[in-house]
Amino acid sequence: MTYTPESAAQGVQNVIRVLEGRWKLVILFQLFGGHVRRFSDLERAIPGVSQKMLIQQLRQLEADGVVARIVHHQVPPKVEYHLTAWGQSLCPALDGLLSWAERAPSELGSRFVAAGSLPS
Amino acid sequence: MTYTPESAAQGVQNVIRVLEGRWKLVILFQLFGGHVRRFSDLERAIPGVSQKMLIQQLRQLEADGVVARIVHHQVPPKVEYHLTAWGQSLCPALDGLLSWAERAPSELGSRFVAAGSLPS
DNA sequence: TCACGCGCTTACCTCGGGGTAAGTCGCTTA
DNA sequence: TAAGCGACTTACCCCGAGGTAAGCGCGTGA
Repeated sequence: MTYTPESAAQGVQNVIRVLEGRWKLVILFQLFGGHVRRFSDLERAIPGVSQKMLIQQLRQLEADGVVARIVHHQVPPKVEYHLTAWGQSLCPALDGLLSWAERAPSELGSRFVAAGSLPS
Repeated sequence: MTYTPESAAQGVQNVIRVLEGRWKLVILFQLFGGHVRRFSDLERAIPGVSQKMLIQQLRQLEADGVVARIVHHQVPPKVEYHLTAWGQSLCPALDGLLSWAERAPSELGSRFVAAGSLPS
């Protein structure tokens, strides 16, 4: 596939539109590796997120074909979320962005150093 | 370098913060390939952008170390913009995003098909 | 003397993403 | 009979990204 400057910019914009949103990346990285999580699991795993925001971002990711939703008809309700195959395949692309950030010239300061909490 | 889910999300967010902005990707793709463009060149090449926006996005990209600015002290003024080496190296990473988008399942419709103008 | 080109800068407004707080629904358990 | 769990939904507010329109400073050509 070949791109003009305009169509390439468009294409990347489309991808960014999927990823931009205060909580989407955090959700994605919770789900990478084939994890399946309930709504309440995510709520607990992502400190600071509200139910409204969590649902909204999940719905958008679902509409974009990145995450999938499984409803178990029970009471109390149980809903599980996981990545689609295509969603999983985002991982290497994001890795590309991360390694670009790692190559940032040092005079930019700590702007690109991901706040390091020690590996769990 | 190793990441936790949180720090990886953070790292990608940092990159996205650099790229998100109505006109930044369009500017980047005008500059990819080592092109050097004057302010007024960019203004003409990017239909719809206002001077305020163009300057703002350029300044942010400059602050983030992605583009560089050369001022020629003349009258009328002449200022040129081009990518830094690090900025150029963004290209393959963005390609990764584009090819991910190309692999989008067809049931998502045209959401990920970059609006195709024919190659110039 | 006056307008013009170039690269900005400033003031002002609009719209929507994201935040908080509270409500809902259906079943179950004390 | 009342409280609670889990997954949402709704109403309301706020702030900042981005848009429009106009002004500025300097030297040159008409």
